[in-house]
Amino acid sequence: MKLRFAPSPTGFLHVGGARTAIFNLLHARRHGGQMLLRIEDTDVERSRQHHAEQIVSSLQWLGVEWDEGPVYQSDRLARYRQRAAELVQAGSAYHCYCTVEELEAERLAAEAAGIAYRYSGQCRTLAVAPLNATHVIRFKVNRGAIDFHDLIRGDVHFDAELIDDFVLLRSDGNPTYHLSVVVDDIDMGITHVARGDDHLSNTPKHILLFRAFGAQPPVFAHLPLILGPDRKRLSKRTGATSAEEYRDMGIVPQALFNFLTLLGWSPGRDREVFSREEAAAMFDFADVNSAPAVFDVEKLLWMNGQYLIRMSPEEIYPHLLPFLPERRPAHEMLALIELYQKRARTLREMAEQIRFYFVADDTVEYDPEAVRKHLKGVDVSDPLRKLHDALASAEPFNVITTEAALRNLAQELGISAAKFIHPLRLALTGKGASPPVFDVVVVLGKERTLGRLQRLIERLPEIAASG
RNA sequence: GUCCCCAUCGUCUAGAGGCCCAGGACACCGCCCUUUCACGGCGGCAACGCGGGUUCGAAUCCCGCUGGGGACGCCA
Repeated sequence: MKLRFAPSPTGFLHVGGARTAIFNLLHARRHGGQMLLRIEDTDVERSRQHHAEQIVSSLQWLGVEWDEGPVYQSDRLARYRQRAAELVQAGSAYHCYCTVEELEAERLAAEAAGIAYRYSGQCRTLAVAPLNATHVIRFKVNRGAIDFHDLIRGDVHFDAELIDDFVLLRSDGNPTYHLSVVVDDIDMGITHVARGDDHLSNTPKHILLFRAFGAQPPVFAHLPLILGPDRKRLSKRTGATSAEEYRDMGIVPQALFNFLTLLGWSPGRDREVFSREEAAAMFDFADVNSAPAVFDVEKLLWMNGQYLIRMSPEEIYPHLLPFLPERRPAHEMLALIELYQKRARTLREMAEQIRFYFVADDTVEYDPEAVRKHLKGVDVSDPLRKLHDALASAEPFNVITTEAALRNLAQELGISAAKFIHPLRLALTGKGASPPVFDVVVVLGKERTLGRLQRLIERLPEIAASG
């Protein structure tokens, strides 16, 4: 068994493509088959090497592995020409001398008349070739029915009447998609073709080609499309469409993988969060939904949050690195991640939350809302000075001792501990919300904690004055 | 326009004739946990598009309608 993912390098890895790649991989892994990565770059106009490279690295990031490739179709042009020539030789294809202008005129005429355009086939019976012979090679589609079984769709039926003589080889000698896929799928021993639903109507053409080459067509599985919130094909207009954008948003690859897997497929029994290995063990094309699915970013964010909670700080760390303003010792970052991993839905959010840690002690910015709530209307300078001294004498400086110092002081002064906790949190993080303060205190360490508290005390008059 | 495909809560889905006056998840709304915020727990809101059949019985099977999507290139 051998499957393949065959993107064309005309842009970044689209989430739809990513899901196609994932389903191919899961099926291959489930059945001990092989996975091939093939870059379909026969459209010289639009293909770009850097896109191919981006796609490859996005797949690696996502964790979609392949056993063979990437192979580039642009390396196999001679092979496609040869196979096209064979078809002409055998009488299943012919040279067509119609110009693009002529064809365009026919198309327009058909459209004006309100009928579906199909190539007339007028070059089929040409006795002699015109002199200045630029031409394409077209496949001769004969009448008949084309039936096949699709793993997802079930039995599919097409009437060859509706298919016109499609182009195999362009006038520049490059193959069209139809030719190159079929030639490659045969040459590379592909047994299963899982691709987007938008290819369903191309499938009869491909089957005709497999037959013309005397080859057994592979098993097909057409995946439903992924829709945007507008219920149209996911597009830039309504949200992020590439795997890269989600990476830059701070989505962890495991989460995107898991989420994409659930789009159009369900392992049943209400299972939602599972590893790639678990997915591979449960996957079956027969369980893939045939209706298109709307991409719900909210649920992706939830899924990502679930992964951040379940991953170890060590696992999260390398993914978080690109979002951090500067490099700090790993053990410091791991301690911070542990405090924030269940409070952030994305890496970007986490980086934002821990930014207070990176700023200099005397540049912490205080959230106005939190200031209003905890520092206005009461003079806290004296109690805070006492808190400063109490914390200064906490030894060793840990969660137990610092919390005891604060609570004892509160009791002594007959003040609620909250009156200390909130201002302290504000002094340290500048925010009204954070992980438990004493955890923050410990992560910052004695020196920075005292420094930040001292600074808040100094700024108290100024804060009080500011309305 | 022609052809093809699809149809369960707002969204992702479970459901392969009785187990379903439809289950789970996201989102939303309460409550609990927590002197913050999250996480977590408990509860709530919310769907079988419509109309005909078939059957003792239909979300599940058939037909029609409606709605949605896709394809109609010397793009893939």
